[in-house]
Amino acid sequence: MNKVFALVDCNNFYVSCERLFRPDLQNKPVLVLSNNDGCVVSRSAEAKALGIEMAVPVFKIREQIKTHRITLFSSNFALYADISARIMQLLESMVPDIEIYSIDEAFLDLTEIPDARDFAHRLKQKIKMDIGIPVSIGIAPTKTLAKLANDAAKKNITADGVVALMSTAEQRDIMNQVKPNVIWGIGKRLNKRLAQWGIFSALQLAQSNHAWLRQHFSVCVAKTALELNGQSCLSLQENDNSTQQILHSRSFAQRIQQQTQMRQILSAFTAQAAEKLRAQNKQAKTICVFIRTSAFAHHSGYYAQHATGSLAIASSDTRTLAALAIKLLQRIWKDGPAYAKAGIILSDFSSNNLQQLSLFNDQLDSVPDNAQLMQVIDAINSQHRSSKHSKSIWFGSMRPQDSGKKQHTSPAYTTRWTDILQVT
DNA sequence: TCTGGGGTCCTAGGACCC
DNA sequence: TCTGGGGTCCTAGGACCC
Repeated sequence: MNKVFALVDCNNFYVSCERLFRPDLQNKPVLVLSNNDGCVVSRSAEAKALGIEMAVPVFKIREQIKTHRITLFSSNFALYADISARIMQLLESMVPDIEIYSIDEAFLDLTEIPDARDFAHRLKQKIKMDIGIPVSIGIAPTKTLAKLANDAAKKNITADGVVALMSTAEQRDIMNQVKPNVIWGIGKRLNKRLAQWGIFSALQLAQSNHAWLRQHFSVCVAKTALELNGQSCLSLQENDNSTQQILHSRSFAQRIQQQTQMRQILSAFTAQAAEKLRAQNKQAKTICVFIRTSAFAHHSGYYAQHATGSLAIASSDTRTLAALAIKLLQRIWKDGPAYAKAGIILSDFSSNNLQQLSLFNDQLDSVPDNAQLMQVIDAINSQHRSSKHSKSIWFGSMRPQDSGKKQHTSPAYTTRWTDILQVT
C-alpha cells in the first residue's frame, strides 16, 4: 500500500508566537531578530510584502523599520520552545505516528486516515483554535513531495493552507513550475551544478536517470529524484531526542581581546553544553573549540582557528571538559585579533552505562568526575531557570553569561511565573 | 558601529595494516 | 636502481536543513 505523508509547518513561527500575546499586531509588519538583535530570523507576511529578506542584518533596514513602523522582537526561545511543545503534543494526540522535524515542523503518517485532505483541514483548525498558531499542511506519497506540497500551500492563497499532491499529474504540474533548489535537500550549490547539466526545474530533476545522478552527484540527490517520482525512500524517524554532537556558540555583542575573558566565556559555554549532555545521559570524549573574528570585517584581516582534542575517558563532568577546552584554547589563541564569535562542540558520545576504561588514564591526576555533584548543580539550575537569573550556580572559572544585546525581548509569558498575563 | 545558532549526513583522501 | 594491492578506519570539509 502506498504511504501518505503530511508535513505540518507553522507559518512565520516566531512571529506567530509573539502575536499570541499581542493580538494588536495582527495584520501589521513584525520581525523577530537573532541573538544580539543582529539579523532577521522571522518575518510576518506584511514584513515579507515590504521586501524584507530573511537573514538581513538589522542595520541595513533601519530606515524601513522606522518608516513602516515595524514591530521588533528579540528572540525569546523559552517561549517558542514551549509553544512548539504544545503543538507537538496536540499532533501526537491526533495521529498515530509523527516525526518532530524542527521547532516548527512535523511529518505525520496519514496512511491509515480515510480522507487525508479533510483531516488536515480539521487539524489546521484545531491547532488554530486550541493554541492559536496558523499552520500550513502539505500531503503527498513521499516526504520530499509533502515538503513541496507544503510550500505550495503557503504560496497559494486559494488553497486555504492545505495542498495535497496525490496524483502524478498534480505532482508534475507543480514540479514543472519550480527550480530544483526549492526541493528539500537541493541547495544553492547543487542547483548551480544541476543547471550546468541543463537541469533547470524540479521536474527535469525527477526525470533524470538514477544511475547518472548517483554517479555525477550523490546518493542523496539520486534518492531525492526517486522521492519526487513518488517512490518513498525516507521514512519517519523516531524522536529520541539524542544527538551526535552538542554545540554551544555565540557571537559577542562586544568584541573579545583578552585571553582570560575568552577562557571564562568558553568555560561557561562548556558548562552549558555539558548540562545538555547530562540531560541526554551521555558522556563525551572529544571536544572542539573554535574562535574567530568577524567574517565581515575584511579590512582588519580574518582570523579563525579551531582545535580538537580527546579525553582518555569520556566524561560529562563540567570541570573535566572545561579543563580540556581551556587547553585547546591555549593552542589556538593569538593576541591581537578582536574576536567576534567562539564556540565549543562536544562529540564522540557514549552512554553512561557503557563507560570504557583506558589503560593509560591520564585523567587520574586531575579532578575525579563527580556525577552526584553535577546532578545537584543541574537540579538547582533548572529550578532557578524559571526565575529572573539564568544561572544560579557556576564554577569559579566562569563568569555569569552576558546575554548579549536584546532590546526587544517579550516577557516569558508561559514559562516564568512573574511574567504571566493578568486579566484585570 | 551593527551580520544567529544548532544540527545532520556524505565523501574524498590520508593513515595504517596485512 | 628496483618499491603491490587491497582493505578499513578516521577525519576534515562540504553540502544541506531549520
